[in-house]
Amino acid sequence: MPEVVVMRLPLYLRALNLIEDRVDIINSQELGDTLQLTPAQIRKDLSYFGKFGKQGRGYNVRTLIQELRRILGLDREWKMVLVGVGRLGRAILAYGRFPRSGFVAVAAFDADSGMVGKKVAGVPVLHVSDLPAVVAREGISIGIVSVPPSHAQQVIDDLVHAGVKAILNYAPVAAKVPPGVKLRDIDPVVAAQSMTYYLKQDSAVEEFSPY
Amino acid sequence: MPEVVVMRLPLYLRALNLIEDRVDIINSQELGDTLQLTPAQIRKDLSYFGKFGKQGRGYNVRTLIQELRRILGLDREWKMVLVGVGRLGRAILAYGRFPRSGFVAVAAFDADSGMVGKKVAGVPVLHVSDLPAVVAREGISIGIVSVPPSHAQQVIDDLVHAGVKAILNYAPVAAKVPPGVKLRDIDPVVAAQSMTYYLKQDSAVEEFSPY
DNA sequence: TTATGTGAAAGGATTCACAGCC
DNA sequence: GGCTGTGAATCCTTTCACATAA
Repeated sequence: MPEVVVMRLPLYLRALNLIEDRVDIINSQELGDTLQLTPAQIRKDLSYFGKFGKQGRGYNVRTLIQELRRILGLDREWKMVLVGVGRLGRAILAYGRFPRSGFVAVAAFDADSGMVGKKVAGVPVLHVSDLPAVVAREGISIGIVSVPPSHAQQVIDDLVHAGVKAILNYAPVAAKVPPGVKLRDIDPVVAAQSMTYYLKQDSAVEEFSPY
Repeated sequence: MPEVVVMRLPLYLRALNLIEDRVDIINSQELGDTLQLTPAQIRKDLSYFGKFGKQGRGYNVRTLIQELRRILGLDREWKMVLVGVGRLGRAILAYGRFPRSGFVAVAAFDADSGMVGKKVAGVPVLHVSDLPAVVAREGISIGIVSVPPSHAQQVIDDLVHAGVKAILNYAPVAAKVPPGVKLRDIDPVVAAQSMTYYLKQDSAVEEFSPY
């Protein structure tokens, strides 16, 4: 299964959720319009997983949502741990969309600071030395990393060693994980830096210069 | 110029910055190891923009950093505005890596709330009605969107109309921008949802099942 | 008639492999 | 000898276009 396809499915789901109570049926043309993708791509993507549409009609929005949730494994709750309860970590714990999407942080960890023993957004903050035990006991497979760059790889190694199989990395480093462990980086600075390329001087000159 | 290439350059830059004061020369093999990319890809990517290496040696780290900064338009400061000074917006304004990377928020905007007139992380919060004037006066080309999904497209339209050419969108919507305007989405929930696909049941079964 | 699902074709991106230079 | 820069080859992704079904 191509990974690019898997990465688009959450976008389909997000778009469908937003229209669920206004639209019953949608076709690949209309969904493509909202997502800025071609209808063919949407049909091809979905066809990897089954036949969810009706010819001459389109896709039932409610049904397609259910199917996508099932395919993505979102028809259950996922427990997460977060490591690094600095300003960024606290903001992530307070970010309401995770719990609303079925991702529940059950514990947060920090190396020391006055944070240990407190609660942030209802999540208890423990010392990192407790990480392996908690991950094992609670059967946790997702970790969020929000520690300084200098500590990120070590923390990721610790998470992997404890049994975590998916890592959402907010630290601005190119981390290494073994095969079988998934990693997604969140770096808004990198995102911004990939746009300035098109902004430097007049973008029209950059893009359409005949020289 | 392939967009995937442009999107990798900030990753090269980030990795090089981290080793700058420990390493003078790096070759494509070593840089590939740290970034989990093939040496050929790194050489090919760089070759789109010029010849920065020395045969038999590799790349001078300091020089390559300078070249990448120049290519990406990062050899200057970029002014930004942020729209949506809720909890997420305030966290973004407080995120220290933007200013440290040359991205300076000069103003933030909100629709009403008690925020207007205050400062967040040193950034004045103004009413959204002032947005066009500020963007024009300050010559701002980058906007950050952290409003609720229901208002995101309208805010993005307003930013584009005001003259912004690049948008970092934290709202969980598939926004539309006209040609010539760049858009990057930051959605950690989408990132997490694209990992659960590999977690559901035993990932080994998913990936290596012979049936 | 309309829109899906899908092989086939086209288009892009990555990797290979080696000439050329340090 | 070692590593870059780069055409050629391979691999992967997207789009086309149409048979098929509602």
